[in-house]
Formats: sequence, C-alpha cells, structure tokens
Amino acid sequence: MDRSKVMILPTSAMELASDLSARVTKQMLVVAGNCTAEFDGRIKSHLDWGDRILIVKPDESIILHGPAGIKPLNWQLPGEGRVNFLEENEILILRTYRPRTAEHFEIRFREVFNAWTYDATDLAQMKISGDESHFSQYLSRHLDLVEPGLDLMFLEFITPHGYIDILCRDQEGKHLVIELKKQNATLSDAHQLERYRDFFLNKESRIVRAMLIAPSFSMRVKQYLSKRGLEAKEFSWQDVFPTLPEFQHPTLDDFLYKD
Amino acid sequence: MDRSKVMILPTSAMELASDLSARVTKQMLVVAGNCTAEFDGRIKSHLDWGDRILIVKPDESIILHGPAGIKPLNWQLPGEGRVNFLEENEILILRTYRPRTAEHFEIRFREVFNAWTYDATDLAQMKISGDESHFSQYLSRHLDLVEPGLDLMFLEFITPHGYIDILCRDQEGKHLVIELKKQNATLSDAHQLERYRDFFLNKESRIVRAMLIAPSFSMRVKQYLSKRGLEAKEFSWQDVFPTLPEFQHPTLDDFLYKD
DNA sequence: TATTGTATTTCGCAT
DNA sequence: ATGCGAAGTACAATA
Repeated sequence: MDRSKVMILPTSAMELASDLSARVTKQMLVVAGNCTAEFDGRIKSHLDWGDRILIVKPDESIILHGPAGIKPLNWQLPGEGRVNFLEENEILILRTYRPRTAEHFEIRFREVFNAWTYDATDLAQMKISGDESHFSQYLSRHLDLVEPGLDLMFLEFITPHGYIDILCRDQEGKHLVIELKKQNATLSDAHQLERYRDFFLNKESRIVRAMLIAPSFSMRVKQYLSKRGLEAKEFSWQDVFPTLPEFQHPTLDDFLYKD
Repeated sequence: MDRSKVMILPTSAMELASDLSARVTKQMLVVAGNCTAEFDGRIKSHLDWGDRILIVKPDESIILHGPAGIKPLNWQLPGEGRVNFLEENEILILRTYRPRTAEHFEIRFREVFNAWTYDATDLAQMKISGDESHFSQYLSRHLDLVEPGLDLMFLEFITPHGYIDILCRDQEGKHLVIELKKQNATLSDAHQLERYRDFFLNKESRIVRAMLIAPSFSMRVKQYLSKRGLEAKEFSWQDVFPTLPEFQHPTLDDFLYKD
C-alpha cells in the first residue's frame, strides 16, 4: 500500500494549468472543484456553476461528473480533440476543439478542491457472458425450449434486410424466422421481424412463420404482431439462460457446450 | 481556493472500509487503486486486476473507470442497491446487492493509491439546445427549407404506430408525412415512415407523400425508400439549424421565435 | 408504474 | 472508412 503512483497537485489555477498541461496524455488526471461547462457541436449545452469531478485519461477522453447519476454531465471521446489547460483570471480552463466534428468543449474551474494525477495500467480484458449473441447461440442448441421438433437451419442468416438471428424448420416443415431480444420487445423489433418475413414472401414466395422472442411485450407490440400473423413468445431470459453460480472465467465454449 | 470540502483518507483497507462506510450516501467517494470487479445480473462480467478509479455518489450510483475510454468498466445505477464496504485479508471490498433485479456487484482493491471524499452540491440544470425536438419544432416553422409551399398541419401527430414528427400539406394539397432524424437514417427509420404512410392509406384511403429527413442515407436505405415511393431528403442539420455564436442561455421560445 | 423514444448515445464487428 | 445492430444501454417525458 503506497501512494507512489499518485502526485497531489497544488490547487491554484495557474500552477494547475501548468502541471496538468505537463501531464495530459501521460497520466490519469483527476480534478474536483466548482466549474461550468459548455459544449458546442452536435448539440449545444451550457452548465452553470456546480461541484463536479473531472477525469482526463491518457487517451484524451474527458469525463465530467456531478454528484448524481451515472451518466457524465459532459464528456469527450478518446482521440477526438487535444486537451488544453490554461489559466485566466484565476480560473482554470480546460478547452478542446475537435477538428473532425467542429466541436468545442470548455470547462472552467473557479475553485479546485482536490487535484492529482496517477499512472494507471490495466491490461485486463472484461470477460462477459450472457449477452444477446450468447443467448441466441444457446437457444439455437436448445430449440426445444421454443417449441418441440424444431430443426436449426441457420444462425445469423443474411438477408438484404439484415441478419436473422435463428432460421429453423418446424415439425410441419415450415420455415420459422426467430428474432431474439434480451430486452422488452419494441415496435421496431416487430417491424424488423416483419421485414424478414416479407423477404421470404417476396423473394422466395415461401410461407414462413416468424416469431419474436423477448422477456416481455407491450400490448401495442402484441397487437401489431398478432394482426400480421407474427408470433410472440415471452421468454424470461433469466429463467432459461443457465446461471453459473460462481463465476469461473468461462469461455464461450464452456458456456455453450456445458450441460 | 481551499480544500475544506475534501477529506483525504488513509489507504489501508481496514481504515478505508470503516471511513468509506461512514461516508457513503453522504459524500462523494473517490478511490483509485488496483482492483478486480465482478458483476452478476442481466449479464455476467469479470474483470481481472488493473488500475482503476472508483466513484461512489451520494445517490449510491457507482462508476468504475479504467485508464482508457469513455464508458465505465462497471457501474451501478442510482438507488439500485445499498453500497457496503468491508475489509477481508487486507482487501478493500465494495459489495452491493440489488433486490429488484437480483444482481450482485463486487469490487476488490488489493492496493489503494489514493482515497478521498468531498461534499458536492450542484443545483445547476443542464441547458441544451439542438436536440431532435428543437430540430422538428424549428423545421415546422421553416417548412420552406424542406420545399416551397408547405403548410403545417400537425406536430407530433399521434397514430397507432407512433408519433409522426411533422404532418403537413403540400402545394397540390397532398398530405406529407415527415420523419426527422438527427443521425443517419436507418432501415428501421424507413420502415417506420412506411408504416405511417400505410396508416393513412388503410385508415383514410388517402394518398399521402412520406419523407424521411436525415443528414445522410446509406445506399440500402435509399433503395428501400425509393422502391416504395418514399422520399429521402438529405438535410445537414448543422448547416440549417441556426447557430447561436455565443451561448446565451436561450429558452425554447427564444430559440423558436427568434429571427 | 409501465411505455416510448432520444442520445454529443458508445461500442464492436463486419464489409 | 462506413454501415449496422446491441447495450447490464441511461434518461426523460408521458400515460
């Protein structure tokens, strides 16, 4: 336990402007204080004085957080614009300009509570399981969970209208298009499914079933689907998707081929 | 310039667990160090050891950032689960459980570089102009920018298929449905527009024009539209939308009724 | 509370 | 580079 990585900076605007300028793109920068923020680009935003915390990463991404909520108040994507620190009338200013999008971003601190920098290395890669692609791969190997007698034809079947999650054949030999959603089904999802179905109707003059699988459906979506002969299947992903009681750094294969 | 708001904490796991526990939900907490993170809920994620910065806000939102990129590695939404700090074998642990979604979140620090807390008040409200709703309201008052002789009929016209951004009448008296997008048009947008048009065809047996306005269209979307008699209008929002050279805290009215 | 739609969406992946 | 769809999307507005 040591602080060797951390450099606590003086909080005067002039010193900070110089210290931060020397460290930007090299270290993580953290500044807490009272500031305003202006963004002018795809949108215009103005934020009056308030207590916030600023993080500037070595890749020049910028994140400004207030005391509530999970989304930053303002931000900048990595590599979008060079970060400049300067001082004017005791105000510490962070200013960027993004050439690509012609956007300006400026943060002005009239008071700094705490400022420090540190070196950070993080080689770890996030391991994730349970996203939509896992869901569809799992379900494609357990089609009996959808209905008995289904035979898988294609995963990620390509059409001019996009990718069909699962294409299979039912007990009567009819094609079945399955569109999977991990979240509540939306009208847009229903339209997507409809496009896929219509693709087969138009291009192959073939009658196909089409089914939207999602954890829940609003009334409006249900009606839209049923009115067009599209099927809706409520499928609580949490109930069906296998839960690993302890996280064991599973690979995708572990995940898919485990029973 | 003072640090009166800031409390620098000792970095030993045991002391931190106690200090942070005492301050959580009361102050902003900031901890930088080397940690792992596990999330088990809607998805499972595992993150191996790495240098990261943790922010815990008084509303119990949690944000964990690595040294790159703008999105947090892991997070927790405000009010979703009580935040607990504890110490085990010199490891500082943040642990939450969310009853509502049955989700677990755990961060383990084996080393803490810097830890501190502060009081933050931020009463400012973000003032934004230039989002989609401003765009549509502005355009509804300047329909000549779309084509000459248009008369506004409805803004946000409700149909069973959703809201039509702008409904107007053209020089020949035909209805024109306008769907606006601030970003590139997608197939889903085109399909949405098609359904609005079909709504009028089916329900009112009325021929209507339908136009998708967006800054850009992919070839696929263009073809989809033209094949169905739907119109595409490229409309660089940045060129047309009035730019306020200095941000003057405009109200929506200032914005709309200003010439 | 549930639903709906926007977002400076961001991000990854495939073409 | 561009296009496309998912996201532990988050978030606000609305019914």
